[in-house]
Amino acid sequence: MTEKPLDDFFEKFLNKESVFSNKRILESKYTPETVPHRDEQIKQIANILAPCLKLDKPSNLFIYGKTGTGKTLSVKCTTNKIKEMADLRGIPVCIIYINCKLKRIADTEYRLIAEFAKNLGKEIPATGLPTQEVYNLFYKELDSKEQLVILVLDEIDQIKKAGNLILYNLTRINQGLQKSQVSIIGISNDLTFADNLDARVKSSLSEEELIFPSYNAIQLQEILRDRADQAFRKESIEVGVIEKCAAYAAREHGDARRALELLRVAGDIADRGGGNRVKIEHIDEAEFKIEKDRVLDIVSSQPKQFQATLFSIISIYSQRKGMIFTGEVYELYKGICSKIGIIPLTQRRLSDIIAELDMLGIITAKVISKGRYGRTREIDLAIPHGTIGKINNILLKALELKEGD
DNA sequence: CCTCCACCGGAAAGCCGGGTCA
DNA sequence: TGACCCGGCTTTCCGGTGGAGG
Repeated sequence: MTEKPLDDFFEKFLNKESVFSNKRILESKYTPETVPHRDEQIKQIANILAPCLKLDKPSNLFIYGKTGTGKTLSVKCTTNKIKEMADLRGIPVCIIYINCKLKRIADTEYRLIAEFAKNLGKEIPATGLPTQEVYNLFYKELDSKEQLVILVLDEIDQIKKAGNLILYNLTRINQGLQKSQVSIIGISNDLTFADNLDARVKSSLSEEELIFPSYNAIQLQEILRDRADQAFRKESIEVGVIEKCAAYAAREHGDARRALELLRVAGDIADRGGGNRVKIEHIDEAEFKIEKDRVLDIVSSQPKQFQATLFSIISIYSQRKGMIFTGEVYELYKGICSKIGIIPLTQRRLSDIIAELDMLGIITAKVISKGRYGRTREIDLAIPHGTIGKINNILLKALELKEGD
């Protein structure tokens, strides 16, 4: 055992220059000073919210736009500024930002309201109380002093059922308050979100509406270049890399977050490969890696029943090509359950699991009719081919199965 | 044109594990 | 301690249905 090779390795590692000069700039939690191509939207948000500096209640605002179009960033930018101004002048404005997507934090009625109260400085037990009681505590805390509260509900479409009820309660909140006033800003990725909303909720929630259009490839390029200039060392990006990154992201719907992630991962790959420049091929690799990591992550964190279901699907898939239907998946799944000693779920439930796997983007499941031969889901794997083997291994291990079914 | 398959998918209810409160 | 609450997962029940084949 000689230590030389390791010494060399670390030596090299230390001497080698990274393509990054400041990688943090590309990370998703980084909040830039300005939001390019969103001046118009920011101005409008500012316009709508401005009255709060005079302690007048601003209109409720609803913002639509697909992922990575700068909604959250723009709102945060504006509200931060307002908060700053208000604090400077001693105006009692309170801004509460909550992301409704956070699992186990703010994705149900109880938890959301509890989270609001917590932000106002009132701790509420994570469970146990009647929901009405949580509301009462929240209202009381809210009305304990004169103030103007702006509730920002990000990814509002993620609230599990009863979303209607929550929003209904929130929109009429002002009626029960003596001292304080509340405005709501809702942010949604889903452009159809308001369609299935109670008419009363809809009209009061969207007193003002704002739509964030997707970025096009040119705009994405500018955004990327702007950040890349700060994040990478000079001359460490080959010509065409930015363009390709932007093109990839624009191909979907102009998701800037995705584009930045792509660039960052490509930089990592370049670093690891020992080169000192980010090349165009690195973008392809990065795309593959991101997708692979995502799928691997999901698959290994899924409950056993999901894994068994997916395993059944992959087994059928690898035995023969062609369409896979719910019925046959269920048959195989039952066999697997008895083999690994878990109690099989009903077909009704399995049907839901298949639908959920579809939502996760691991499979595609489309309801079709085979005429005389009934209605069912047509299932197909949606994972990159190169990773199927690896996923199968993960599943085998997770289910404690031996090779060969 | 009608039938009838093999499921889909909504509704309701049960169970369980997390918790509070008096 | 027992009554009660929430939320996630699951079962039970059951009406609904697109379209190939008769």
